[in-house]
Amino acid sequence: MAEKVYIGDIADHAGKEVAVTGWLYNKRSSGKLWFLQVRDGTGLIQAVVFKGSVSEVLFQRCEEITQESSITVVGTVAEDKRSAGGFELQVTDLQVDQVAQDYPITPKEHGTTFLMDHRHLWLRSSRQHAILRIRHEIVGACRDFFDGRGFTLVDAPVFTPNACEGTSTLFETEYFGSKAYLTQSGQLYMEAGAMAFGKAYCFGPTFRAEKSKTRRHLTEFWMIEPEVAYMDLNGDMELAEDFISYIVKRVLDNRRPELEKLERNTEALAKVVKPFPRLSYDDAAAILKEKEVEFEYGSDFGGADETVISEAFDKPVMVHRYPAAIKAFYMKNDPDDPSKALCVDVLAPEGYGEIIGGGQREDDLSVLEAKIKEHELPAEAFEWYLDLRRYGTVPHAGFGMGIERAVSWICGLSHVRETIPFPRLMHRLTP
RNA sequence: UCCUCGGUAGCUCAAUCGGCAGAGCGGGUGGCUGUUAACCACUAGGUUGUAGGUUCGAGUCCUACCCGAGGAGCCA
Repeated sequence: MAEKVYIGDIADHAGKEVAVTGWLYNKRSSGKLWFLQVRDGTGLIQAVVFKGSVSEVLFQRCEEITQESSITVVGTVAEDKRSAGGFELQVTDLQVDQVAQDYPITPKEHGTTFLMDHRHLWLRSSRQHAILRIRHEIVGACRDFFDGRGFTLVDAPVFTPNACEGTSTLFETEYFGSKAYLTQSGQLYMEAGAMAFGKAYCFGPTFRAEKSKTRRHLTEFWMIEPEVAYMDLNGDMELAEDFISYIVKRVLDNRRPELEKLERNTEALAKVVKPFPRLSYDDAAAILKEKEVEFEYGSDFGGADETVISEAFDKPVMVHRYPAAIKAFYMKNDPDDPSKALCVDVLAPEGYGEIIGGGQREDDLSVLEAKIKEHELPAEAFEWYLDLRRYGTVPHAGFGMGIERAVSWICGLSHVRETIPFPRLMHRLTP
């Protein structure tokens, strides 16, 4: 009985007879020969069937198997330059586990809508493998980074009773006779985590009911949110640049083949090392003025503005101290200029835009109470949050990074929809 | 919600001035002993998004609607 092996480990079995279980990716024939491309999730290998060296029945079987049929192939592992990957399987036996019927995704081109309708099958193709393996690497790197720095994972709830930053973008749901909302940020809960553990982070899905139809938006996306007690805005920016440098390096170190598959320019990624340029909002506005971009001082930067700012550098750019008026109620105002907030956005290079938003939080009880009133938020909903200022308040800061935007940038994709296994978009809830 | 573009075979697309709806892939049949999205020959496959209108004649022009994509606003 031949040993069952994974294609990813095939090089360790050269010269031996092994069994590979998987699916037929593609096949070609040449009269007395069949070339079967077999995939098993760990890789792709060409299995060669010579008419002369197998039974008539077995050779006939090759004729019958269709794309994505499940098969078990037994054969000898042989090094061969003519085969992509350097190795091929010289088949001695072939078992058909199921003949797949009319697989919809053919080796030729398809449109995005069609592929998204078949997302559950699209995941089988090599490009999607590369993207999702890089996502996997990034998620692992995020966890390792914070775990390695003594952070405690404190997961935030998905059901929340109140809005974090207003109610317009929340998904509402019925909750035993009252209303609940799907979380749009774990931040307020992470502030509780930071007051309990000093350094805390959460990582989970968040939901935004924004009617945004762009290459940067999902209605459900994953966010990692660290929060640190006794840390100010400068510390926050240092943490952000260390963090991004780390995850980019991890992908460069461990996922070269996947980046190559995606034809990603790795030289651009190799430049992502700290320190990152730091610009105040005023500095950034000055760049826009210099480049003669139409921009109203005091308002937020649009996507096109962010691209102009980030194109001036070849690393992620940290833009800090936005006007307080356009930022959330929990942001602390700059003591040196109270019209500005102690916040930071990290803009990814190459036009990918904002991947991180964060800042130092307001730690003074009375100021925070005044801000809640100013923003016309329901005070009673924030009573627990105000407790964090009543019982041992300290300066603290944190940020949130959208995983899909980071993956999209690092992979060099044109749309975030391929960075998550089953994307949820304004016009897509299936599969 | 607004702006722009699109909807033709299972899939990706073509169809000139309004004049016979076509190709590649996939399916089927046959061929080929080293293919790399193999190739060659043959073959089946259509209510041109929906409903109206103009016209001798509409995939093509007009009106309304439906669906989708990109972008704006908003955001990670």
